[in-house]
Amino acid sequence: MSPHDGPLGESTDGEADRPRPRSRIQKRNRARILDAALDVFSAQGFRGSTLDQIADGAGMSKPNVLYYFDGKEAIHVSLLNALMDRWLDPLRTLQDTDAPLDALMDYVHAKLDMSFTMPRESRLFASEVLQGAPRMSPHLESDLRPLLDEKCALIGRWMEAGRIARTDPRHLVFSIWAVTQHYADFEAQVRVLDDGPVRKAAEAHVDTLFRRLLTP
Amino acid sequence: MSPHDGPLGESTDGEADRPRPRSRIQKRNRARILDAALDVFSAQGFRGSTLDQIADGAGMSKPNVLYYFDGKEAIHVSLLNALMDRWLDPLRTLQDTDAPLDALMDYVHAKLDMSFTMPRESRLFASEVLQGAPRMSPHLESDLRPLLDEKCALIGRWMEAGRIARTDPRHLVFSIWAVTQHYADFEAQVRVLDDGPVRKAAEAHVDTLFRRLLTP
DNA sequence: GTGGTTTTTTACCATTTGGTCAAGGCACGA
DNA sequence: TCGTGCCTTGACCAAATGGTAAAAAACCAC
Repeated sequence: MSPHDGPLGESTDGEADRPRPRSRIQKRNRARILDAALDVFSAQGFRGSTLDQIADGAGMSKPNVLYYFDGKEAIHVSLLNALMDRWLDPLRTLQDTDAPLDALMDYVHAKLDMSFTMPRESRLFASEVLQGAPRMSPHLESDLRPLLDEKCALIGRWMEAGRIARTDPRHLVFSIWAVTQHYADFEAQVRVLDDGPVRKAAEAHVDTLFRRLLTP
Repeated sequence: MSPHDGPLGESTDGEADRPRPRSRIQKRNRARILDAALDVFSAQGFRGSTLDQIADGAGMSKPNVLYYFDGKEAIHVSLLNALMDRWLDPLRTLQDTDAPLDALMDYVHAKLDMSFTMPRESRLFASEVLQGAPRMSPHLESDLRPLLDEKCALIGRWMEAGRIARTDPRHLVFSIWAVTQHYADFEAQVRVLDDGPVRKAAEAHVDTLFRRLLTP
């Protein structure tokens, strides 16, 4: 029986990421496949990627990949599910505090750090959204949307209290995402246009940009 | 003879965009194909797009598409060439002036306007860069890079003269691109997360963001 | 070791895809 | 109106692609 199937051979849940007993080999090979798939999907999008490329990258045969995952789409969905969690984490940790400006700047730096640390994940996300988020709008609706609403309300309260400067909270977050993820998503362009120490310069500039915006 | 071939049936130049005599029909059909291809390529990337989709979108048969263009790649290259011109235009018009802040804010608004007016073009560009800019790094090197260097020098002089606030000129431009193009490239996400009048709010926020950054 | 289970591979299939070809349709100047 | 040459298409092809079947190989508890 293939390890991606449920006990009844058919999972009611779409992907069934619930932990089923997995041998060491299964864990290792699923991880290998997901890592290779992240390379491929983030670089070419879902439709542009092939199982052969993923199998090659994972160092195994195509049928063996399909032994561990239900198909191309299942791999993609699995990646996206895992990604959403880690991706929203920094926003989740944004809490009410006595130093709202510091909290927001921490968020900015955390997002920028992720762009340099996990560029493939950023590009996978960007690729999916760029193509209309066909496999992710449910996630965006059910996970990101309420989280963003909550944090925007919080930011709005900070602004009303005069603790940070006023601007549109929602579009503030959009611009934080845009500027930080740019370094991962447009890395190919940045590399051509900037020979210098990109990360250092980015950190300084991004800090300046949002600090000047938000300082009351 | 097919209209994309040079006089010798083989163009030395890669795509040969030099104007060859084209009939009304040729102009109309090439335009139709390019428009359909823009839809498809911007939504699915190069590898994920098919000639059939383009032919369907253009309302003609696949062999007819190949009568007008040398192949899938030639269509893509043709789109990219046309795009680079229009895309760099706002940056080209950034000139030395007595009111540098206004000039930069004009640039910001021009870029933002393009995102809302030509979202497909923005996504085509993003898609290409996201995938490592395999067909565009020559353009970036030869066209964009020198243009950016020149404009960064100009911005740097404005900063040294104290006419605008100091920050890294190169990364200032990066952040302008990032924030403005975000509304086109991540439109699917923005739509889910913001029910309001996106464009109005974006214009106001982006204006605030960069005005606060640059005001001395 | 042995037997059953898990893992891997070889061979294969149907569909899609980029592209070709030769023939038919059509426009338009003489 | 007639023929020449531009335009269009149906039929086709080879390669790529997602996926399957079944047997071989590796593994592991006993």
